[in-house]
Amino acid sequence: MCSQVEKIRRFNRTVTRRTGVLRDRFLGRNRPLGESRLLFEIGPDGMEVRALRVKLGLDSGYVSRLLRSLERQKMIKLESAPRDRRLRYVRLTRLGLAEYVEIDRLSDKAAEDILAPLGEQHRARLVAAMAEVERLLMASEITIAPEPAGSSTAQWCLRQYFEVLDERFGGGYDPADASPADPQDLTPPSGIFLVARTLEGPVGCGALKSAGPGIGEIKRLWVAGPARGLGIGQRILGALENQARDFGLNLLRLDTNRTLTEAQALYRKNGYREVPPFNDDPYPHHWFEKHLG
Amino acid sequence: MCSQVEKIRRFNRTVTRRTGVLRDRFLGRNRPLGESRLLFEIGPDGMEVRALRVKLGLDSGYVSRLLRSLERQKMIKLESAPRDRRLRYVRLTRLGLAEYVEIDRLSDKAAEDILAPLGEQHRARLVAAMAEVERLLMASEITIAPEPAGSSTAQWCLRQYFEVLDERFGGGYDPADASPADPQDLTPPSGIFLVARTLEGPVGCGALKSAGPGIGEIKRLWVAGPARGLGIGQRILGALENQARDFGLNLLRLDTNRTLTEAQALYRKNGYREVPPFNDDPYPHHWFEKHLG
DNA sequence: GTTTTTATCTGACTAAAGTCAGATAATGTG
DNA sequence: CACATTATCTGACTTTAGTCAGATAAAAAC
Repeated sequence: MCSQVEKIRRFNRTVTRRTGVLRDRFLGRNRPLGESRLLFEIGPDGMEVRALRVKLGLDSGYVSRLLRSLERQKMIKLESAPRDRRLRYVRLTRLGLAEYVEIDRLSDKAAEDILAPLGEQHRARLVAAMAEVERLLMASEITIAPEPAGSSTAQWCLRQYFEVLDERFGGGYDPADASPADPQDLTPPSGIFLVARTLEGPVGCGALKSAGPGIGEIKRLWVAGPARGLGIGQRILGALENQARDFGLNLLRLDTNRTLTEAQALYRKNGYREVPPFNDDPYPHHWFEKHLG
Repeated sequence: MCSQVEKIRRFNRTVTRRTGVLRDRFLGRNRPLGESRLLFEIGPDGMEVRALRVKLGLDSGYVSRLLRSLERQKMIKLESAPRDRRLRYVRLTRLGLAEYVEIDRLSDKAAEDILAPLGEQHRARLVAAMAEVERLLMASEITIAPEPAGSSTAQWCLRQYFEVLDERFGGGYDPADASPADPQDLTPPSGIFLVARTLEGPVGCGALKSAGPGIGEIKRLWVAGPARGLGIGQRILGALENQARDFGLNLLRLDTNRTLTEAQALYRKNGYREVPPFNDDPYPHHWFEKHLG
């Protein structure tokens, strides 16, 4: 562990030096860094000023001043949003768009300069390792938190989940045929709905529902495709088990379809044992349970 | 290539966000970032002010002012160096050392916080990928440039090279027994000595020496242990071949010992063909040559 | 022994980055 | 309709980070 920490710190030193260069793409454009960042963030499609402020985490007065300056340089146009005339919508002018394109080009060039001295094989290795670091850093940023099961976020996760099932199961999947898990079943104190999210948005979910005295059922365990293989399912399952303990449950059950092999492996790895069917739903082929310690 | 660039830019975005957190270890210490950086760079052993200035690349007046401020906070002591009373030596006080230790602890903690949410396997993968990225970024920073063959840097490289040979060859290696390559042989226009270096220092070398009209000989090809496997030998060899072309040579020769299998692979990969012995040195077992196009 | 160079220090200055307290106008709430 | 809230804007202010032109003292070069 100590040596791992040491390696992360070494990585950090090297990478900040190198990617500092990438950041400097914003410099040397005859304009303070803050203004360039703003310009680049506005992008070709324009943006509400408020969204810009939130995204960059800046003071409203400060943003206003920066926009004023970019406006004087004829890089942007500000217009009131029609639906709410307090809101301002900012858009790049032709000149501003040209500047955006140029910054984008310099960014590409900075990235190419990193690859240029390397041979083809080493390039591929570097890019692959970078992708791996990025995925795992993303994984380490994920937080798992309760979410009202009726919220739009929860509903979005469930739609994703159902889509996966519909695609995986031989004959498709219709939630109406399966045993229900209504929002009220997934609400404390009898149940809960958890969402795993990065700063970008939700990447997984899982639910716990009561199934009789002292018994809980795990449902709706889903991890977004690009986020698989990062131990997120494992973490959601662990969080659900902790919740179950807090609810005073001592037995957890779940069922699953034979096509969901990763899920089965996950359950077995976490101490779930296969048991005879405890329901007669049309979709599951395997039923598991685990006694909580 | 386009997709590789895109991946580097994605990596950059994620990593700067995440390692920005690491950088912020210096913040929240009730002290501007510049002062904290200086304090941390001074370190437990103290440092000459000049070295500090060079290392951080700061203006001398600015450094002086920062030091004055840290002195007022009783974090550092300044003393004149005995050997040259113009030089100032800066040292942490007990209080400064405590602050250093605290910053160090926070750095460790920031790194641990990245690892904490991950399982053991994913931790290992992240650290390994980080090490790979770091090594390859280092490789991409390497520059290859001519160096006077008599310089202390060149001599240092040669000592490293001889040590490797002494270790690898069954019966040891004594440069006195081998065919010589004196500094004047490795000096333009008849020869050249190239050094590959990172910002940290030299990590490889290679030499070209005249061996008759139109013929050159590659000698002293060395890559430092930790820098192997990054294509550096390949790049040095390529640079030597370009030099040879510039010198108007049309045939390159080299010899090598049977224990240096990576080197042999490198030569074959680059179009060198094994030929009968062209010398009777005691150490080589294989002789190669290549016609320059 | 004079001149030049080097290392540091000081004072004066600037630009960038950001904070804070209102002002203003539009919108939402009871 | 009164009142609170929201989004933006403006002016006044501060801190941080850094540059530049000498001043000074020690050391090196001639």
